[in-house]
Amino acid sequence: MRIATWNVNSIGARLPRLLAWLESSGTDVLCLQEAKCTAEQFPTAELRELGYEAAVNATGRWNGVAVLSRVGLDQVVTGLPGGPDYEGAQEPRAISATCGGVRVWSVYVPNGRDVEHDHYGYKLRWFEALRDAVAADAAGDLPFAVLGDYNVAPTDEDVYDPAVFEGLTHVTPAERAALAALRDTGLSDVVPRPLKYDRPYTYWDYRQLCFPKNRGMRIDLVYGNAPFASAVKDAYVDREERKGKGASDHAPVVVDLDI
DNA sequence: ATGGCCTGATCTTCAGGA
Repeated sequence: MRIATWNVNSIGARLPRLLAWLESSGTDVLCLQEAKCTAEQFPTAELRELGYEAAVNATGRWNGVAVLSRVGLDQVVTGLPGGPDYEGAQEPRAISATCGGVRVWSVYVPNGRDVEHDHYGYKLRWFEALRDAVAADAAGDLPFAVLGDYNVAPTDEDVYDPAVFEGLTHVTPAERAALAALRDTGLSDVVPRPLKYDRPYTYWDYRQLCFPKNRGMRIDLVYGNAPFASAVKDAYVDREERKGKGASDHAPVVVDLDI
């Protein structure tokens, strides 16, 4: 089974590339983030023509997540149970489903914006709720993984220059502790291969030639439990999808499972 | 081959992204 996670930065803007990539990559299950559309606007019909079912949690211009699958889509849970509100409402940042015997979550963790901003505390609370929500499945005997845009670089090796990120979100001890707490439920980081250069970055800013200069970050992660991790045959960042006109600023992370 | 931001709405300017 080929399973992937990809922050598409608007499914409307990305649809031609998304459809082409699903076909060319042979992906069976895609955890997608930043749909940036309403549920009604989600391209369910186009995806169905390619053979994919879709479970969608999307409410409009911001956020929005989905699980696409051509190997079954069952036991869908929309949203993060016990998740915190932001400005009085739950945001569409999580959805989970069972696809071909593997249970997956697609998550878009809050950005945090600035360590002084309310969004940063919201981000840490969101991680606590995620840990509590996945703990039982993480410790279970069935293959299980949380895939998505975590908006945290796990180590200094996961950013192109740690000095640039001093004092900024995505690298703080509290955010990295939140990742560690999540792993403590029984999950491990499935680190992908880079297809070029030495680090498996998954995000490069659109600005300042960051991609050609490989000024990237590894913030799109696959955290799998033991049955999932032991089934991993290969994992890589498909940086080809970051190239050219109409690319997302994130590349897909692809995992091949012996399932 | 990889190119000095992109996206959608509040729409000609802005918030948010990270």
